[in-house]
Amino acid sequence: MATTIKDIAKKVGVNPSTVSRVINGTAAISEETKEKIMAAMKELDYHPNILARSLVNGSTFTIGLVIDAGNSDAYANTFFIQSITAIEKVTQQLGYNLLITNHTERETENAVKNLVLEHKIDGIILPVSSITEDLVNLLNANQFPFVVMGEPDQSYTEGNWVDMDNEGGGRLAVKHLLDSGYRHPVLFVENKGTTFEQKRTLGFLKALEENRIFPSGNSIVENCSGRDAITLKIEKLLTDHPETDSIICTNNIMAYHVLQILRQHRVSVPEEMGVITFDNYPLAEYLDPPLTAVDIDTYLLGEQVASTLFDMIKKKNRKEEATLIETKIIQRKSTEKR
Amino acid sequence: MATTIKDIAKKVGVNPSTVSRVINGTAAISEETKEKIMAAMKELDYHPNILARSLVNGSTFTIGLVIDAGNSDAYANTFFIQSITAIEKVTQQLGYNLLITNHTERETENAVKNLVLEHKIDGIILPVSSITEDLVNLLNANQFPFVVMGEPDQSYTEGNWVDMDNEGGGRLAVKHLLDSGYRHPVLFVENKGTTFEQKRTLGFLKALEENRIFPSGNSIVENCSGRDAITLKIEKLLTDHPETDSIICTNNIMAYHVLQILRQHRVSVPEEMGVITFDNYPLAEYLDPPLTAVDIDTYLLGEQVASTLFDMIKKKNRKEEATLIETKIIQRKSTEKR
DNA sequence: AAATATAATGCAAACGTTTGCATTTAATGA
DNA sequence: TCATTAAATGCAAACGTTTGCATTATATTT
Repeated sequence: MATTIKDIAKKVGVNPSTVSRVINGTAAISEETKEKIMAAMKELDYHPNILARSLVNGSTFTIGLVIDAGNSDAYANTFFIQSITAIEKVTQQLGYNLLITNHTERETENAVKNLVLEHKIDGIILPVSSITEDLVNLLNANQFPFVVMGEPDQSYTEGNWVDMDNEGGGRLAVKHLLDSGYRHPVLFVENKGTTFEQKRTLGFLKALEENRIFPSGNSIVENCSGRDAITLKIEKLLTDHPETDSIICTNNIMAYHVLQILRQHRVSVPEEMGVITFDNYPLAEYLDPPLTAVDIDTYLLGEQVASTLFDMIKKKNRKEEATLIETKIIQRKSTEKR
Repeated sequence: MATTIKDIAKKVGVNPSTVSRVINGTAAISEETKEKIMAAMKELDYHPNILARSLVNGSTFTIGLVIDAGNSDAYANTFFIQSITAIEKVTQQLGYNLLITNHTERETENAVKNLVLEHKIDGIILPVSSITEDLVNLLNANQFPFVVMGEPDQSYTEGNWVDMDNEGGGRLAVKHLLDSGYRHPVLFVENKGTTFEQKRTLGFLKALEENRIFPSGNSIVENCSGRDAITLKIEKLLTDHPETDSIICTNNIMAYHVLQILRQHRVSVPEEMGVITFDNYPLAEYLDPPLTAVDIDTYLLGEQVASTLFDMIKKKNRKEEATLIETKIIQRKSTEKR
C-alpha cells in the first residue's frame, strides 16, 4: 500500500489534519513540525491520493478534450495534434491533466455527458463538429465550463469559442498576391458549405473590393473537387479569362492538383500563374515549386482554447467575445513573380 | 448538488448499500425493490460519482498515454493520431477513459511518476522515446501495467511492447520490386542510428540474400538526408551502377526528393527506375507519379497496444512476447514497371 | 500576575461509494 | 409446529483527503 497522510502523521506524532495543512499551506504551522513533516514525506515517498482529494473538494484537476479524428480529413490531424500539444502544455502547467475522448457518430454526446455528470472532469474542449444543441443545453444547465474549437454556425454558444480568422485569411491571400505583383486573382472553392470556406470567400471578396479590383467575369470558381473537375475548370479559365494570373485554393489537395495540372498545360508557376493555398500542410514545402500558404499558428490556437477554458474554470464566468487567431503568409516559391 | 446513492435510497426507503448492489449487480435483490430503485434512478437522473467509487476500489478506470508530439517529425503525427484514435476506441469500449500527457524533454518522467503514484491511472502506454531505465524500474517496482509503443533497444522491458515489423517491411519492399519486374534494388538510408532504420536495412539485406541477388557494389546508399546530398548520391549511382533499376527509401521526405531529382535528370519513374518508400504519408498518392509505399496499419497498432495493456490490467500478468504488426504494400504507379 | 489575544494543533465530520458481517424475513424440511 | 436454510436487506466501517470548530500552548498587554 502506498503511504498516506495518516502514515506520516503517525510517524511524526501529529494529527493528519496538520499534515494536510502543511501540504496545502492552508494554515500557520510551526517551522519545527513543518520540517519534520516534510522530512517524513520525503522519507516515506509520499504522494497525495488525488481521488480522495477530489472527492472532498469536488474538483478533479482534469479537463476533457474531444477529438474528431474519425470523420475529418487526415490532413487536419497534423494540425490538430499541434493544438493538442499546446492544450496539454497549458493544462500541465496549471497542474491539471487532460482526458481525451474521440468523437464518434452516435456516442459523443453520451460520452461527454458521462464525463460531466460522473465528475471526471472540471471543464471540456469540444470541436464544432461535435456539439449539439442538447449537449450545449446540458452544459449550460450545469454551469459546466466548456469552450468550442471553431466557430459554431448556430447561436447557442455565445462567446466561448476560438477559431482561426478565416475571413482575415482570405483578405491576406489577396493582399499577398497583389504585393507580389499579381493583378487578377481567382478563388477556387469546393462549395462544401463549410463555415470556414464561406469565411475565406467573404474575405477574398472584401479584399477585391477594397482594392478596387473588378474582374471581367466571376472571380470565384466553384466545385473544385477531384482532379478531373479541376482540370476542366483550369482549361476553361485559361481560355475564357486569359488575364487570370493567380489562383487561391481553399485547401491543399486542391492546390496539389492545380500545380500538377498547370505543369501539364505548360503554364509556369510562379511566372505565369501564382498559386497560394490555405493551410500549411507539411509537404507544401517539398512540392515543385514549393507552395506559398496562408497558415495559422495551431499551437497558439491550442493555447488560446486552453486558457479560455481555464479562465472560465477559475473565475466561473463566461467570456463575452469569441477569439480569432490571426493568419499569416508562409512565403514560398509559388508566388514569387518578381 | 447532483443526486447521490443516498438520495435515491431515501426516496425508495431503502439502505444505500442496497442501491449500490443493484447498480453493480453484486447481490440478490428482489425484483420489486430493484424496479423501484431503477425507476428512482431514472427519475432523479442519477449518475455515479466515479471518484468515490475509485477511492474505495482503488481503480480509476482511466489509462494514461504519453504522446511524443514535440521532437518527432511532424509527419509521424498523422500516423500517431490514428493510433490514438484506436487506443481511445478500445479504451472507451471497456468503459475506461484516456488521459494524455505530452512527452517533454525533462518532465515526462516526473509527470508519469505522478500519474502513477497519485493513483490517477490504472495503466500507461509509452512511446519508446520517452522511457528511461528509472521509469521502467519504478513501474516494475509498483507492478504497474504499462506497454511500450515501438521496440526498445535496451533490455529492461521484456515482452510488453508493440511495434511495426520493420524487418518484414524491408523484406516486403524487395519482394514487391522483384515481383514487379525490377532486378537491382538499392536502399537509401539516413543513418540516424534509429532502430527502425536498422531493422528495415536488415530485412532488405536478408531479402537480397534469400533471392540470391548479389549486387556489384554496396547496395546500401548511406547518409541520404537533404536534397543536395541525395542529388549527389543519385548522380553517383547513375554513373557507377547504371544497372540499378529501383530505389527503396526509408522515409518519405527522402522519397519526394528522389522523385524530383529523377525527374530533373530525365530518368522516368516507374519505367527506368522504380521508387518505393516506407510509411504511407497522406500526400504520397498525389505525387507525380503516385508513390508506392510500405505501410502499416497504425489503427491496428493502436488497438494492439491498448488490448495488450488491458490484458495486463485485467489479468495482472506480463506478456512474454512482443507483438509485431505486419506491413503491407500500398501499390501505386511509382513501381508499375509492367 | 492575571487577562487577553494569537498561534499551533487536534477532533471529527464530510465527500459518495463499496463491502463484510449481522440481521431480518420468507421458504423449506422433518 | 418448530428448526433449519436461503434470500433480501440493513449497519457501519473503510477508502484518503479537507476543513470548520474546539482546544491547547504561547505571547502580548495591562
